[in-house]
Amino acid sequence: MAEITAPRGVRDVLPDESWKWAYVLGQFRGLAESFGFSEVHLPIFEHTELFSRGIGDTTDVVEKEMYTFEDQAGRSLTLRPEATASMVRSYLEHHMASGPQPVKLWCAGPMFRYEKPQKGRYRQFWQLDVEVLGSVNPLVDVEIIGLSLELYRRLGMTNLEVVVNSVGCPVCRPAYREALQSYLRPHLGELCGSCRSRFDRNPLRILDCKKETCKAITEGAPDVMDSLCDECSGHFAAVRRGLDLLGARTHIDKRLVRGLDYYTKTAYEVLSGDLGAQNAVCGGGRYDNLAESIGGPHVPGVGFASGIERIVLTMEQQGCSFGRAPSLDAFVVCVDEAIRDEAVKLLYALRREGLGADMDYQGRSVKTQFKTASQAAFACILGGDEAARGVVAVKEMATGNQEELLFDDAASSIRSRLSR
RNA sequence: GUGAGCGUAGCUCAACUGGUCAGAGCACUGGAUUGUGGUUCCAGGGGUUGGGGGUUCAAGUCCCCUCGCUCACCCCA
Repeated sequence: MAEITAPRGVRDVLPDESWKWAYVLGQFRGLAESFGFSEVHLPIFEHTELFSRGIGDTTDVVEKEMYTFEDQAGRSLTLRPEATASMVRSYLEHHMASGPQPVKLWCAGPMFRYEKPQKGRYRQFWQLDVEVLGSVNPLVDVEIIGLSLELYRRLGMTNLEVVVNSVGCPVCRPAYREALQSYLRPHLGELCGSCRSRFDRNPLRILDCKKETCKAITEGAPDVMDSLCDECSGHFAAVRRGLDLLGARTHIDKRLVRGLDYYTKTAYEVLSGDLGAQNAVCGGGRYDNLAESIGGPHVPGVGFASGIERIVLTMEQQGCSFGRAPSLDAFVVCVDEAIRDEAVKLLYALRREGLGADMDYQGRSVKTQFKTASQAAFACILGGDEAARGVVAVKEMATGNQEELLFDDAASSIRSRLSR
């Protein structure tokens, strides 16, 4: 029988990596809380229509990337491909609009998209997610972008590019869409296949095409900025002013058109120069019509999502620090199986002091036990000799200094030496 | 979904044009040091060379199929 392995596109995050995740998550948590955001835990699956209506059924995500299944009662459910739609659903479902606005929430967890895996792209991936709901103030957009940039600054990430754009709103986008279509219509035959199919359904995405021929054609396309309505252009100007206030180095990319339909006005991405082809470390923007498209009242919102895998990849590439690697305070070396009971007592005495402590359970040689103890600050050596005299030999591994302590005092004495 | 590259011990990799080719280093365990680590030395366990079929006297090495991994396109975190 073939060995059972993890399904395609998913992976185990093992101890040599998981502590780095914990560090990133911890930094994010602290930062989000300090910006006034509160954590929510959201379900990992939702009714399929939340995503098909919220994200837009002509998007790649909805068309071909969703993990959709039927539950035993025949309901169509989908593993969430992103968190924003769930956030808005939760906001509506729990009537958060009736409290003070805006509502600032964060969450972190796995997302699922059925894509072909490659560097920095998995079928299950973790996102750090932040959303501000219930405010149209452009300073809120700035807060979102500012939070992401501050996170990357704290994590020590460099070589990042921040691109910002405005994708308009229902007032001005139809006109732009039409202007774009009439500009592109004569060139329709020259566009690539996928752009031709986008022409009717989602012409803005053609601006985003990476193919040289398509890029050349869209070079002379009408500028989004020229067609923004007064409100959108005013909003965009205010966002840029706010970003200047923060001293954020960003630049406008008129071709930035994000793949999810719900974006209005502000769209932005943070790109890492140290990833592979999947170089977006963060993406987000404003989605003032999402709530309505899933059947709710008008609720403006802005947010971002950032991928942990890509953050960690970038940080590793750049040699960033992940804080202190986890290590033990003490390792109990049991020299003689006959006094195993004493060793266990010592182990738990150390643990009751709040110290990180462990011991060997395999009856391994003393030499090998010391090898493991090298990773701890102290080795607590217990043999028949020590046990008989009610003492324990404590060796500081970094210096090699060793002394005897009374068995009953050892734990607290080690704790005070570690100044905890 | 499309394309390219790759699949030999837990890990990183050897094995000339098919002919003792199933190996090394690291890791793990034991020993040298009958109770002391990060340096040495010795020894040991662990692989039906991803799987299946074919060509051949003979295949890890050639052909076909299949599975898997990786990178890229698409799109995005």
